[in-house]
Amino acid sequence: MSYELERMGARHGRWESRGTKDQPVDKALMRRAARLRRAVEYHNFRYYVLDSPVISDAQFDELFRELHTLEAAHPELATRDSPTQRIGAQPRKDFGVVRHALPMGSIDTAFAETEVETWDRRLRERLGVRGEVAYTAEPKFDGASVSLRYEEGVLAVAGTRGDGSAGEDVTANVRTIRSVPLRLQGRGCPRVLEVRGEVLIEKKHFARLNAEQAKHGGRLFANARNAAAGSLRQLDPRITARRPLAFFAWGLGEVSAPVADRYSQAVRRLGAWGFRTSDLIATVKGARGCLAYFSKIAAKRDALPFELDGVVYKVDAFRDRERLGFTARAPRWALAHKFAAREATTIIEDILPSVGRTGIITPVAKLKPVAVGGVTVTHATLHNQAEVERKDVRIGDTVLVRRAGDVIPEIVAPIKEKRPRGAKPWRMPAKCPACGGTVVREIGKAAHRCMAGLACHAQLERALAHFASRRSMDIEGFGEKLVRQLVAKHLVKSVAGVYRLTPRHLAKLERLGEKSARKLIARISKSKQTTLPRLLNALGIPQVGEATAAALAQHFGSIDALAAADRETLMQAPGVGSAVATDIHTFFREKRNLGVIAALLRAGVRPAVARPSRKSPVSGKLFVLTGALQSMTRDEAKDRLTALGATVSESVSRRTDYVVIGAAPGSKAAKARAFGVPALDESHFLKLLSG
DNA sequence: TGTCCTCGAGTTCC
DNA sequence: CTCGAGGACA
Repeated sequence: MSYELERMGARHGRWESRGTKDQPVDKALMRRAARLRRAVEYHNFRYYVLDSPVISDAQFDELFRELHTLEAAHPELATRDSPTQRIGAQPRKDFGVVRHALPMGSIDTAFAETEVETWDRRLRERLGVRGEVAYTAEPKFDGASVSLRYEEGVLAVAGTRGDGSAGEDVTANVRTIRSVPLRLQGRGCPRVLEVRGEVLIEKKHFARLNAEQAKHGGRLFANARNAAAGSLRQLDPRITARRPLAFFAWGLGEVSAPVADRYSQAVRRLGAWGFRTSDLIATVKGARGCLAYFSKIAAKRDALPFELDGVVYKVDAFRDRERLGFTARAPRWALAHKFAAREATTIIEDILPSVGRTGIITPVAKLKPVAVGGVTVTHATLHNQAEVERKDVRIGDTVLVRRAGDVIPEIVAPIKEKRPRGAKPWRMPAKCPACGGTVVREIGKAAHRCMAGLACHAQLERALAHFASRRSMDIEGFGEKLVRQLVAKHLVKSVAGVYRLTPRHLAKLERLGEKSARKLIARISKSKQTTLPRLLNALGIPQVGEATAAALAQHFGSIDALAAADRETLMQAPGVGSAVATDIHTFFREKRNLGVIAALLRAGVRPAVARPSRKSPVSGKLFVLTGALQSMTRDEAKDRLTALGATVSESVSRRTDYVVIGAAPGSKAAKARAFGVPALDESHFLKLLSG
């Protein structure tokens, strides 16, 4: 059954004002209205709090409509806590202020296990207990905290956390959240009851919300938390009503009478009164229990429907909480144990144009170092000028940073409120930042490009590094540092120059002794025994990468045949269309390029055509690799597969035959599942390799 | 002509 | 991993 919040929200769109005139009311009608109210409320609760409806959507619709019709005909029957009244208020100009009777403070944060142990030890000392303290452990939802005040069992006021002592009055918006009871169920609730909890958006609803925002040209939310907080701060509650918000209770504020002796009991009572509480709340013993809980939740984190930023430990017994009291900042009886942040804010110190091997200039943001997902991030790509404009990021901006797929740093969005005055939009420089050459943006293209070619030292450096790289000529030790020196000292002017290097040349370089120089020369020499696909990839023909190089090698068999081919012939090769054919053709008409190739061959570069070694069950199959393998690197796996006549691709599609899943797989594993592509673990993969 | 799929190119950090 | 763009195909 689907979780159709929007559809239900739309049903509530009409609002009837309530009659004020006192008039005799038909007792039977009154009873009927009360019964309907209870029924609608109950089914709302089954649906939004328990997530286990007992009637169909259509049946619910019928109940709701009957109540609505009845109240419309007899306005005096409609009560303030009626489920028809969730969306009542008109848009307003601003929010009122809510003072919190008990402050909504923050809690102390720990990242390391030792911090949790220290907290537990101090706490035991203060309480003077020998054994282990009973804690509750619960997920720390990443949403917006609110406090709901119930008077005589009816929702009276809802406020955001604000500065802790006072927040904004968001009552009208909170009333639209279906998992917030407008009237408490059962009996025995105190006259005044403040419930604290988190307003959230489920991950999948967030994705859909953003997709819809994009479709209607609305602005996108950076993450589920921002979407929840933003939805809560809508001036028009009708908009909030359409947002898929949920509420989870996790604590109490002011209460006119004690609710329980222990927090774990209080949580159960909150559930009985109609609140949604996390089903992951557990009681644990001591620091040991806390840490075990932490690992369990951390392992489940991605599979959970809501975003978490950690877990919270709380002393279970309220009496002990009182004895522990508060520090200046936070209660001593609670601790937030956070996961390494996946998102963080930092400042763009500069936007640097970086020149690639083809001359494409990419803006890269230099960031004030910040910890994200367990590493310190200092740079993030902005891809191109258009992307900089779309995201509207400027030097000096405070930005939200995340690690895409938990790996590559990505700038999500600027926080415009924090933009320094006078920050101007960034523009691509008109001259190449490396060589001063002309920068051109071709019509209809996204990229800017330095036109100087290999005369541009940045391009020459990158071209050499690419030539020597593992999947090209594979010259170990021929790295960035070395390349930069070789270019700066004019020792190498083209990729062919690599094979003209002598020990005497290398002696001119810094930090390279005689012994390592000899080693390097030997490695360079060894790289001459290569394969045609590698050589073609190494040359850096525009639009020819690893896959196309392999296809061309297969199809033409030799570099001479390829160089002699006209456009028509080139287009016969798989994956080569008119654009790629033109680029290849142009490359081989260029005198300089032919000179480089001739020089390479003269120097003794011998490209062999790799041929599938033997019949294998994997030949002709399309593989995708993800995660780390134990017995070999991914590159080795790729080589072995290709040698057996299989194709290895980077992205999963319906055509993929097998996905090999190693340790810590990325998003490809999930995609493979979605497409129903068979997954192989390492042992099965090895079996397949060995036939 | 539009859509889906692939590839190329650039980028980050350990 | 992301974006852009070319290729294949309907």
